[in-house]
Amino acid sequence: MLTNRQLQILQVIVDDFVTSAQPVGSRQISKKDWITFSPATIRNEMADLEELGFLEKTHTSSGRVPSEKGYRFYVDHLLQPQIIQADEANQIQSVFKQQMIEMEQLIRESANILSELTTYTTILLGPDVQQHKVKKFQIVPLTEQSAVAIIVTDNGHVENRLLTLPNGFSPSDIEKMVNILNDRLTGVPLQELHLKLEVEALEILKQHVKTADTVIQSLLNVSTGQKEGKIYYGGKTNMLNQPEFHDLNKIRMLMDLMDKESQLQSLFKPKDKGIQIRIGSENNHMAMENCSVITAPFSVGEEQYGAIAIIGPTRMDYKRVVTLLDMMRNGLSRALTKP
Amino acid sequence: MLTNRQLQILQVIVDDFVTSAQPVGSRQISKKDWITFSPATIRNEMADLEELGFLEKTHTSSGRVPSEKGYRFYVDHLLQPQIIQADEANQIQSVFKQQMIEMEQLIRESANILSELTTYTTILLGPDVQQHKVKKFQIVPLTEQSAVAIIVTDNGHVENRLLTLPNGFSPSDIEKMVNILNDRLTGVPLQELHLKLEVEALEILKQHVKTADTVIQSLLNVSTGQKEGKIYYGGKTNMLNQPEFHDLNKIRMLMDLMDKESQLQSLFKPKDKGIQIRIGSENNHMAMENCSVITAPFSVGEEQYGAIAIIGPTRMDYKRVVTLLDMMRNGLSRALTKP
DNA sequence: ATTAGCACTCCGGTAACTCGAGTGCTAACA
DNA sequence: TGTTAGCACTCGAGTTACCGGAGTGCTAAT
Repeated sequence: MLTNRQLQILQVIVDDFVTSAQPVGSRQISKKDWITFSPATIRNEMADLEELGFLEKTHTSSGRVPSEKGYRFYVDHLLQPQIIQADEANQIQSVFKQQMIEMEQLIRESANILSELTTYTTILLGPDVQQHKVKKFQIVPLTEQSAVAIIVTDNGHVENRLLTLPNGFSPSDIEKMVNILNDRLTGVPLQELHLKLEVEALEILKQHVKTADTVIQSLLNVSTGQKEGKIYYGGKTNMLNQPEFHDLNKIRMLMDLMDKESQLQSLFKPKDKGIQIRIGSENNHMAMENCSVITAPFSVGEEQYGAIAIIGPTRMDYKRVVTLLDMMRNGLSRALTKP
Repeated sequence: MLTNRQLQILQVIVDDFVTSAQPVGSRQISKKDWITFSPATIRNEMADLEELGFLEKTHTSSGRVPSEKGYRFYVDHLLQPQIIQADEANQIQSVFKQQMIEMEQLIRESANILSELTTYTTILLGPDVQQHKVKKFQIVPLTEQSAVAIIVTDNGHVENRLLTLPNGFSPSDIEKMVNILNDRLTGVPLQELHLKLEVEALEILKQHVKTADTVIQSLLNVSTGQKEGKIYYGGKTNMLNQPEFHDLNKIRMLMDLMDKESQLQSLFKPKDKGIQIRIGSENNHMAMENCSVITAPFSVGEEQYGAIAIIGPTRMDYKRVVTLLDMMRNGLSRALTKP
């Protein structure tokens, strides 16, 4: 177990390194006026902390830097929420005060403000569309051979896909088809749509509309389109300001990662209802070396809806980010639940 | 006017610099076996070319580098289309061969292949939605107070927006409203929708549905949503490989630029039907220093539809990019016109 | 148990030097 | 007169040597 003095020292080191990005030495620590013991003592303690794996040296005669284990201990035991400036809190609240109907807009602005306040990059995972249920199904013919299929979900999300119609597919055929589909599919979650279409609807449709199966084939793609929630970014270039990202390869890896939406989902989707912090290698991803991710889910009513994630260097201002993130997440949950 | 020899030299310099990224000296030029004159002669000619503004030196005793004017002259007079490897041509064709209905998918793949083949970054401007005409208008109620408004355009594009309904707005009200709107708005291009809604439809609606104006107010946003065509990227990180982008500030400016969709539109939208090359400062944008953009519009039927743009360093392999771009644009035009 | 003192290490910056590639000029040449 | 060989000169990039500062670890004194 760590002594009280060791805790103090670890805390100072993390707090200091977070703001300065420079290895912190014993002298510097002893300067803090609530530190009563001498540099030499501190050096001894630091040697112990290093042996325990909480600290690291960049080279033999440098100051100390927190290790991943050090950060982990810090966030688990030493993290005390920061008081957020009133004007910053207001900035967050202002997003929710403006009477906006459009969820997309709201989410975009949230992401931007958050990345502005934190100086890190925000990733906002939109709702998982797959869990929405079909509210209404529709086909709008465009020409003789083409039409648009539209699915409206109970949450107001709209999916659409182009269809090619077989020759001689009449408007009345469409009408029949739409009726059957609405009858059969209303209330079905999108993730089961594919199955339902293929297994149930197809049979019935064939009985009523002869060439229905070609249309259904095209239609099947509708359900396979957007696999998971949409992703919004804020402050993509913010990380370029962090000294740990002054390396081209690093930048490339991160940018590539951010373009691969599928990867992001698994990486940033939170596992439970609380705020989660993943430090460096805990992310299980090459590109996330020296990076930490803090995720916070938000919800609409009872359902989990989406998540905000902040990605920055492991040397991140955890206390600040956690508090900001929590404010934002509460705001979002409330704003989205109300209407 | 430039002598034949000067033309030869300019051409060699551009071609060489494009591949090596190194200033090219007289000795190096004289090594080409179709160059018959000596380094000394070449030095003289280069001095002249520099005086004329086609070449530059990076420092007093370095080889020469093409100036913007040099590139401009090169693309205007010295550019001869390159023969593209059969397998590369096939790669492009393969995108169009697969029987894909989905335009979005097609565009995405095009962008990716193009950036892979060129090693530069591809930007694909989707169709300008504002010119589409309303085909069908619909409102799907979700709850007592909310509904989704959907507009399908003649090209199969779907716009949608959430609405809040005033208290006591009945299904029959919705039906009336939809009928009126379909009656009035079908065939109206999206860009005029706002106006038509406000001026014409509002009056008539108020006569039939008492609380229509609140709904219309929300509805007005539908038309102001997506201002212009969607943007697709390919090979965003490709430019990090180019030595001229080994500078953090440069990278940041470019990334910021790419995130500002509105800026992109004006920057990359081609002015006429042909392929256009804009070199460095011709782009009128800070971030585009040392960058060239080649744009090629593609069309569906007679209408101009969208555009492909390739962005790379001024030291770009123009002849290759132009040929590839032309192939891709023809392919796209054809693929999109057919169905 | 704590701390002052001291020798030692390592990084970062700077100055001096070298090497190679390239130029511009002059004079010789066809 | 246009072309070329020769040569002195310039500049950048890379290498080495050096210095100062910040920091450590250890020992001995408190």
